[in-house]
Amino acid sequence: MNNVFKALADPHRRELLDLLYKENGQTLGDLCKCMSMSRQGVAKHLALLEVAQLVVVVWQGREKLHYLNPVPIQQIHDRWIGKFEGERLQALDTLRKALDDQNDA
Amino acid sequence: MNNVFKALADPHRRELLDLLYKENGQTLGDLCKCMSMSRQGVAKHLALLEVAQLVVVVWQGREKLHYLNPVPIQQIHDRWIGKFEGERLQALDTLRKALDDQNDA
DNA sequence: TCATTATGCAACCATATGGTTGCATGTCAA
DNA sequence: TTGACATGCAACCATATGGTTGCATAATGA
Repeated sequence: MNNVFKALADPHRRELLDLLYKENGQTLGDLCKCMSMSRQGVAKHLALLEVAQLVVVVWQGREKLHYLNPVPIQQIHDRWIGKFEGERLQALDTLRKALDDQNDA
Repeated sequence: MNNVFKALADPHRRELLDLLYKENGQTLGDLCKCMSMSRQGVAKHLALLEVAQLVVVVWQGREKLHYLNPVPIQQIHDRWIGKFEGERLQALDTLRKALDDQNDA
């Protein structure tokens, strides 16, 4: 779970996920064409995405195909975001009251 | 948006959000009691959460009350996670097929 | 076979990050 | 007023992070 949050923290890595979202199963070379960074730089980012299992790779000959794995994102939603979503309106209400109190004082 | 992702990347900061989820409107001192870290360490983490607007502060005399703001989390869900959710089943299917092809070869 | 292509591995570097300590400031209460 | 309490600010340090370069390895195709 922590690996997923950390992997999502970098904008370049989110960009890579976007690229795979647009076209799944791209090679490292494909992805490099869209990123202004050395191949090794891109490879490092992809490695972190793999560790977080946000990306799954399939070898085909000498080519490494990268596929999006939506499961970790779903888990973050279910186990983490969902929790805050449920209490969202209440939290907003508490916050408004606190700000009102501050203005009164 | 990037600030939010970055703020969520650290487990201590997610812990702070959890603490505020359990009890909203805590002071820095309150939060420090639950964290095994110096007060200044906690304050630094809270500062990042404030920048990301995940936490909103209200001054009351010499006390700084911290409140959860659920809006950024909701935005991440709507603008980012929701996108991948829609194509989730398709992405999983594509992934399975790719893995099958690999096994065949 | 051999040049080319796709990728991996390792060293290296600059900067960001997460933590500490020490001291300063502002508020409360006796 | 004064001491105690809640917090802020700044310097400092170790390590993590994001990037590079150079070289190694493996598959493809002429």
